[in-house]
Amino acid sequence: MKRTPRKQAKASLGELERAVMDVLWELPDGQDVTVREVHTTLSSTRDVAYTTVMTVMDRLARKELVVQQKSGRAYRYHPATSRAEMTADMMRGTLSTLGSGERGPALVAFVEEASAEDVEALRQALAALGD
Amino acid sequence: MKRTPRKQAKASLGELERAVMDVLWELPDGQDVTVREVHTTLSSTRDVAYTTVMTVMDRLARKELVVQQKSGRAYRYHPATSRAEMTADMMRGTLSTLGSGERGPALVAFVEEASAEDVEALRQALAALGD
DNA sequence: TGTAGTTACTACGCACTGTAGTACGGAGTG
DNA sequence: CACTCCGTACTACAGTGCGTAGTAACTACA
Repeated sequence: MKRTPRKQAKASLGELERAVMDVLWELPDGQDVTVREVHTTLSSTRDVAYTTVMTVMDRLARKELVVQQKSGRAYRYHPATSRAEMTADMMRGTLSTLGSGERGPALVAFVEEASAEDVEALRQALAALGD
Repeated sequence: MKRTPRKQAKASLGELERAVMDVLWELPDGQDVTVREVHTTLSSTRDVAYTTVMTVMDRLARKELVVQQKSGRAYRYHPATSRAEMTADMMRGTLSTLGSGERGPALVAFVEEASAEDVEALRQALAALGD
């Protein structure tokens, strides 16, 4: 199924792709799963074919958002990066491509409209940097 | 050209769409331009047909990323929001859809990998909030 | 050796984007 | 007034990404 490995961290994921990533991100650290397991999990909330899940996971692997490793006859998958990191990456991507040349103002706008919790999280993160 | 107004602030823009927005964002505040003017500007760097620019600008108007107002026979366009605000909006969108439930960690990851300039901009923006 | 579980390959429809042609209507010019 | 120019409205098509899934092929075990 692996054929045209194509590098590139595209911006946004599709609905199903995100759902699959959500399953993978629920895994305890270091754990990995098979397509079968992801399919079973997804089946509780949506009606999707096993092969559909396989296709999506293969695409995620080609995009290098998940890591695919052979284990016996089957492949096992785990996320390439944590949810937090991928989110941060995409935010940085947006800041670079769209906000280019106006990063400062963009960040100011971001902070100004942020929720109180988010502002607090940012303050703490910045404080932690100052160590 | 205006036909099926369709609400929704889709995440990422295409290459040409971004190029058009860039032209619009270069405008002095309160200014607006015609398709002709945008086309002329874009023509210095890329080879694109007048009608192509018109189509793209019409799509941007339908997406409500730009405002289209009749002025005599022609339409004049200006951005719906500033580059900084749109960038911030998209960053928030990413944080919500992808980072959901892990906003704090995502923000921490964002800050940890941010450039010194970005960190400084964030610090100042947060300080300004504290007024 | 047959059967069940997996992967590999292929395909289709839809939406979005880049690209642009054609047709139509208004405005000014000779 | 007829013509031409400009701008808009409408239409179209190819490429790509995603959701969706079927079929073929392989393999390990009963």
